Amino acid sequence: MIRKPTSKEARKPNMREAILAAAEELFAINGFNAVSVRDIAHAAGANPGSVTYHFKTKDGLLLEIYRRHCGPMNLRRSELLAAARRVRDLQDRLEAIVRAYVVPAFTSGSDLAGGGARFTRLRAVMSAEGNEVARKIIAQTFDDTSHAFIDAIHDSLPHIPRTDIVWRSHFLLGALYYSLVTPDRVSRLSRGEADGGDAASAIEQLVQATVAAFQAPPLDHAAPARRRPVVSSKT
Amino acid sequence: MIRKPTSKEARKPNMREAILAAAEELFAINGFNAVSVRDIAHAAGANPGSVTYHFKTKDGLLLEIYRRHCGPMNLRRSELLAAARRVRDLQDRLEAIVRAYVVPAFTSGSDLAGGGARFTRLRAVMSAEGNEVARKIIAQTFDDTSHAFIDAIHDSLPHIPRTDIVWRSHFLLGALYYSLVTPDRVSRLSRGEADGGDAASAIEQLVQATVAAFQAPPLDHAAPARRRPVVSSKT
DNA sequence: ATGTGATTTGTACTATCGTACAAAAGATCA
DNA sequence: TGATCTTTTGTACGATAGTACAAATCACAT
Repeated sequence: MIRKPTSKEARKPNMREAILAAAEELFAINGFNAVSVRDIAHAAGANPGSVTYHFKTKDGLLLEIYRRHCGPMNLRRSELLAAARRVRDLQDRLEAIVRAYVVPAFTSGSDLAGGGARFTRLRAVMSAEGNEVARKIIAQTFDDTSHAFIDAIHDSLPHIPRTDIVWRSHFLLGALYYSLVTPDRVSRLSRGEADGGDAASAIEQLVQATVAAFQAPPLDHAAPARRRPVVSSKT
Repeated sequence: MIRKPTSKEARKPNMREAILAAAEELFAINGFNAVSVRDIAHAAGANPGSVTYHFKTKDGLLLEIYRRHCGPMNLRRSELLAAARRVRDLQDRLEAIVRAYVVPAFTSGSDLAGGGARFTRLRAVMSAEGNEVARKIIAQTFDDTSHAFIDAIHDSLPHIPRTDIVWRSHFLLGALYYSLVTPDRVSRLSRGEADGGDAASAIEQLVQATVAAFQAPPLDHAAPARRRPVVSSKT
């Protein structure tokens, strides 16, 4: 049976959502271990016991955050990837593919407020902390998508070995993560000329740089053809 | 007065060093907050109280790890950068500069065993966790070096705006960090064809990709000259 | 050998952690 | 209204955290 959604969803403060939002925010900034259940409850204006009631454990809370975002974000990526694959021009297609990977990570990957940037930052931090809950759910949720992107890129760059493409897409994710983790560093190093927190700039810069990286000549593992500049490594 | 170093340094178990090494290892893998002083002491075969004796606090221990590595690593980077700057050919010089930035992060940045990769991974994790102690010492230790590298790259790529170079070197560091944090992901996504843990591969791949990224055409902030492929963002 | 300073050990203290659980409060419908 | 289910609150418990500190031990010059 379907009750009128307005009177139910709108009126209630919906503590569950508030807790999720607060946890997401705090985890994304400080990491999983540095944030206590009490911190989260306080930030959400809830009682510590309420967190246990809704999510049973702290791990369960993190798990629910992932469940909330992974689906929509993956879906959006798939849609954008499918559209990108239909681009005729090979150069344009590559850029469209990269964009399809990057954009959902910055903009809202779901209908939740604040957008996907926070969740992507959360993923970056969890990955750095080696969080087990995150590791498991990520591997089983994003690896398919990652393979799809790698395949698509490989299709538009047939002369580049798959191995190289894997490395370069790995670098892309690392750059993406780091841009969300310490945007202030960009502002600082550019002496205020660039705003590291500006998502639009980050996306454009990242796409431009990454497309060029993908197009770099392949590494010939057998015989290094090009003379390599030698730098003294004496101490 | 100088006592014979063999009888003094070699014979003693040197708990202080063991604690430092254990802490570095554990922090780099699990993050700062997830590792307890007792964990460190146990891994080093020491008593928890001994950690307090040598480093006063847990923060002090982390600080000492940074102090131990930052100097040598910065020095080595400066040397390599100076050598790279003397490379005549502009293309080769750019590659040498990037290499001067990347290599010390992977190989031993100091004379300590295990090499700088562990310390670089530690930095990556601390950065993700937003660790205050690390943030402070990093900003005051590495920003000068970072600026020097940015300037050097700018010199060899005069037609690229400094802002773009800052972004791209930021991406470089992010890719570098991520390669050290989750090397297994490379192995997994390449279906075993690449070994993400192999430092030599990582360095070559990273250098090659990054050089290409730096050489990408600049982003014209005023008027986007090139037609940009549009991808439907309908849901 | 012995005294002295450096180091290691063992233990204890307080704070805070995740979580459990009973009671209170609120919502829903006959 | 009263019964029933859901949600929130308050409190408590055991575990573990960082750190302090006195006692024990070690290294070594005299």
